[in-house]
Amino acid sequence: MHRPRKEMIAETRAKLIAAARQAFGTIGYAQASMDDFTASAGLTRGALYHHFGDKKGLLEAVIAEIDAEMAARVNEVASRAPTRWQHFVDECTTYIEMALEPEIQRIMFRDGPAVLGDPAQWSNANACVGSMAGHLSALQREGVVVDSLDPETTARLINGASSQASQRIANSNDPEATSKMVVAAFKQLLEGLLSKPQSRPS
Amino acid sequence: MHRPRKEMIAETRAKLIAAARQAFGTIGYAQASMDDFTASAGLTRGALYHHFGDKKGLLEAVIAEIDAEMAARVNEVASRAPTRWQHFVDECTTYIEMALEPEIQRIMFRDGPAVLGDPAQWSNANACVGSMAGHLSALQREGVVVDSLDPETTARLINGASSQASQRIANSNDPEATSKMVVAAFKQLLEGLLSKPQSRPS
DNA sequence: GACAATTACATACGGAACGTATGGGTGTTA
DNA sequence: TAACACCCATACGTTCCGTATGTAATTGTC
Repeated sequence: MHRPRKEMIAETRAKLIAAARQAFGTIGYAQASMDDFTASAGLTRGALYHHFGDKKGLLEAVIAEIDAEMAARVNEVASRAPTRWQHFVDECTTYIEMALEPEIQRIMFRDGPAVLGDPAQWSNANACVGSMAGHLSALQREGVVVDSLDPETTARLINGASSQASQRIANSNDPEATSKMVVAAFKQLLEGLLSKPQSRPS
Repeated sequence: MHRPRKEMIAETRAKLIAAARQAFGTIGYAQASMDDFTASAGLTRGALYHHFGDKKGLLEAVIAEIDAEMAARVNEVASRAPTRWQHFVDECTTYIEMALEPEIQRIMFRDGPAVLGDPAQWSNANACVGSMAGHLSALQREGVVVDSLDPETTARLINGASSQASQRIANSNDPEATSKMVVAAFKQLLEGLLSKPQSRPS
């Protein structure tokens, strides 16, 4: 009883991505031996080169998967906010919380940029920033945010601050306390975007 | 006529650092062959391992050198500002301008964090952030900046936004125009730190 | 339903890069 | 001047990557 071939192929691809994600997220991209983590998936480098071209190609696939997960989680959490500005703020803080996970930090914020270059140029992984930029331009149309700013540029800057925020929390020896400090400073920066001093949801 | 030995040693160290800096800044840390760039300095890997332990140790030395240069340049430029807040803003924008250089981008913002981990943990390279944090706390004492924020945390967040700002400018196909957009968005974020709407120097 | 052609992967090979162990040569010190 | 310490080069083994090749299984065609 043979399963259809498409499924077998998709399964090996998924196994390779999962094994690579595990290795990249723990020991890091450079330290991850292709022989080792392909073997842990019951395969060899032959399969890897066939499906992904090279090690970088596999990293791109891993990043695309993580990016999609992050975007889904962000939207899921933030969609419950009452106002659009609150939605936007929740989006940012959720992003920070996700970036606390070592796997995401390592792959998305360290090894990814080092190996693949500027994340803004990644063709397959811009979901989070795109969503943030969309909300920013909507907020501009509503007059909440100063309208002289370019949305995507602003989203990128916030993104950079977020990643630093996460790193600071993650490397702290008192994560609870520093988390409050970091989020406070972060929200303070965000308020610079507001066009007028107005009532702010807590 | 033999020079004293200390000078010879310092010279080989400097030559290794310079060669490594050139290689790391152009082709990147991972692609830089130790055999190649030591040979370009008229040396071999023996000298490298003797003085720096390993490739990472040499990268640390390169980073320390660049960090010192950056701190000197930032202070040099920003010290001419009339007000302390303006001084702080100039410090940030100068930082962004410096980060436009490919060598600094690559070594300080990409390969450095990927190889050595969170820059906040670097023992030898915190001059810029330290200076910014110092100015922030002074501004807090003067009532210009909201005093509920932790200075170093805030400086780190700004630092993250700065590096994204630089990357965006550097990778743009119209650097002049995007530079204006990026700096505008950046300054807008900074104004979130001000305790009250007050007269802002242009 | 046989046979050709393509696909999916494993295996084998060569080369590059790293780390260590070792050795030679030069300056310093007694 | 003789022993010593240090600076650096050389030699070697190992690990890892990329390509080239091989093989079994599947698909397409008549």
